[in-house]
Amino acid sequence: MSLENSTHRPLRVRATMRDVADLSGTSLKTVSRVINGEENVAQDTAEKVRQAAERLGYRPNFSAGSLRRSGGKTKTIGLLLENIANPFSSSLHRAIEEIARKHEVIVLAGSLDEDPERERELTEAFVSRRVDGLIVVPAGDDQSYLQSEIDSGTALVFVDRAPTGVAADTVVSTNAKGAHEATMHLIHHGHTKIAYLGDYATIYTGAERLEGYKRALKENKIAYNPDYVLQGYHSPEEAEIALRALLNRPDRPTAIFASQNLVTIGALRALHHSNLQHRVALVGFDEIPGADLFDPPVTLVAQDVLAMGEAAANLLFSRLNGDTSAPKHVEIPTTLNLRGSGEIPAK
Amino acid sequence: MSLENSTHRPLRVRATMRDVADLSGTSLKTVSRVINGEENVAQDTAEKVRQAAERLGYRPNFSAGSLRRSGGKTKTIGLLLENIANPFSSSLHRAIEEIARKHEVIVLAGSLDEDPERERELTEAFVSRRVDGLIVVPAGDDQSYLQSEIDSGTALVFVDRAPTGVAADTVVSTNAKGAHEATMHLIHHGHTKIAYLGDYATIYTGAERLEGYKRALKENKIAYNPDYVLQGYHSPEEAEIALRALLNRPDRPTAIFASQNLVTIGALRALHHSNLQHRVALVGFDEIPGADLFDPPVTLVAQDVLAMGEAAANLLFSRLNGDTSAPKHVEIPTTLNLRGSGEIPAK
DNA sequence: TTGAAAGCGCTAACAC
DNA sequence: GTGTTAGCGCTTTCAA
Repeated sequence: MSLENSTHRPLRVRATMRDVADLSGTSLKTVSRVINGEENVAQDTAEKVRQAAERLGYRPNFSAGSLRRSGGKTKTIGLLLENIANPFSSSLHRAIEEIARKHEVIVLAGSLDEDPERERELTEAFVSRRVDGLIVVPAGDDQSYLQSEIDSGTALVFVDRAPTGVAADTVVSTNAKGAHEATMHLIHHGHTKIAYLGDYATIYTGAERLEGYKRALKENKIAYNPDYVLQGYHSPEEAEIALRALLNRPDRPTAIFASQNLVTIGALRALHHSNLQHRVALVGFDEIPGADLFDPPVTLVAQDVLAMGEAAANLLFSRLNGDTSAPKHVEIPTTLNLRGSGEIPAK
Repeated sequence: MSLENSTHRPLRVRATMRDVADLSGTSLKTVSRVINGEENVAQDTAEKVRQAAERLGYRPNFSAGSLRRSGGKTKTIGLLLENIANPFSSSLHRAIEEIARKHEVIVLAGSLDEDPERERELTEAFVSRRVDGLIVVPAGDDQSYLQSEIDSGTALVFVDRAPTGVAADTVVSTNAKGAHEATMHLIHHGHTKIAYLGDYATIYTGAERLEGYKRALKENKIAYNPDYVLQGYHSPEEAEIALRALLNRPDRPTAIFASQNLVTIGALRALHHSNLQHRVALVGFDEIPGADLFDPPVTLVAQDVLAMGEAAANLLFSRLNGDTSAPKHVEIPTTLNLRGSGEIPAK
């Protein structure tokens, strides 16, 4: 255990293959062969090289190799998420990481926070590092700028939200269907005054889910009431405030469909604040860890995040392996998990 | 909107500075100057270069530049987490990302899953890409292999868990203190039969928290009962099964200290299953999103994950900016958030 | 203000 | 089996 030089001052500059070659009395190319486990190196030559590498603390510079290597792969992909800290994003990240790992590929990740400019900046930062591919949850409403990256050979897959202005593999949940099912569920429990609580209206998933909600109302001849449709809330706090106001009105809704995980949390807080959590029904979209332990347990439309991440990553890697077929659009089914909050009857 | 070539077949290989120089009728070096925004380039020359770059869809290869650039920074750091999908890890990740972003640095991240071998593999993968620095939540019990990376100039900061066998900047929570406070809190509510439910016993944070728990018992002359100390559970499911068994015993505890977020979820499920959630007290370590909405609301020791991530990242960047002072050890205070589950009295 | 030449650390191609 | 040479895309150095 050597703790002497712990001051972060480089003792020496990193050793290169040249250094290893000199120390082992071989050539650069021989070192390269040993490091890369190629055939046709004598046992003892290889051993000498390995010892020299060990002594110098040699670490191959993979990036330098990528420059010349045929194919030029960096074995690195980039992942653009809405917000790394959101459970949906981080679960997606994890699922993608698992597949990447099987391919010995590592993952760059970043948060976009619904900012189209950030989307372009991060894309550029990743492309500058020559990622082999990009998996994107788009923030802006125009991804046409990515066409030139596809043309240049960077694989591209969209996940969670369909892109605009570019055709590429896309993996999404059955958003409209899931929202339709959730709304139908509330209707079947006697509700007609059903509020919709959503994130920014411009987000793909929000629009799809609102569509499903509207269709369910229509199919049941329930008039669409714009006063019950609250959109533009990106945090639990914002959603809570908005819903509190609605709950204070005399014609308050008897049920709520919350179209996203953070918004669901906010909605639950608003209900608790007014002590209505056992009287107003709620179904949310997207799972929340421990939802079975809430008061009341929360009925949610679960997305199969694992399947989404795996599908996106597998599509990306099949492109990287040469698949040039037409862009694929994959829909991953959602599941309605009944737990209590969604089964509260009207009146 | 051009969707013609959407088949992921590279139309052309990526343009290089050489290509831009040829198209614009200038030299490589002039293009380099324009791309990097250097002085001393004639207005119209710069304009010609920019147009050529645009037409070719030129993207600088930052990695190639790093090879020759003095300092050789890749503006990339690596982050080794326990599990990217765990809310603690992803919040830490997010906090670090924010600081990195200010420095125009991007983040590679990976999950270790408590696997020491994975720790070394990922470190190697990141070092091979020549990250400027590494922020590590160590999984194994020996980080001495990282000394050579420090020596070679890679900045290194540990977070959440102190390393073994190497001295480097470290940021941790006040684990023992927080656990002590939690246990004291239960004792003050009349409990003497307090169970400890923990993750793998070998994990740094677990050991620290168990220490705090034990100290509180000792200070209050409560005999330490090994039957009440359940360790080795890494998922809610495992923790739930273990606690269920304990709750079925005649001498079951009247209070539980759960030392980690997933374990807390498992403990809550066990309590709910036996319908004891309002009779057995529980305090958990680490926040859980929506804990205020649980039944009952869950009293938790909150870690200041944002502060931890910021401190770790700031330490890393100050090293990258040349700070060679002795390794720093930072402790971030925890807060006990009283919400209900921890205030259930004994009997 | 511009450019030619060298070289970063590595792999490819081709000798021997 | 092993080594030499060129060159990946870029920055540095130095000259014009």
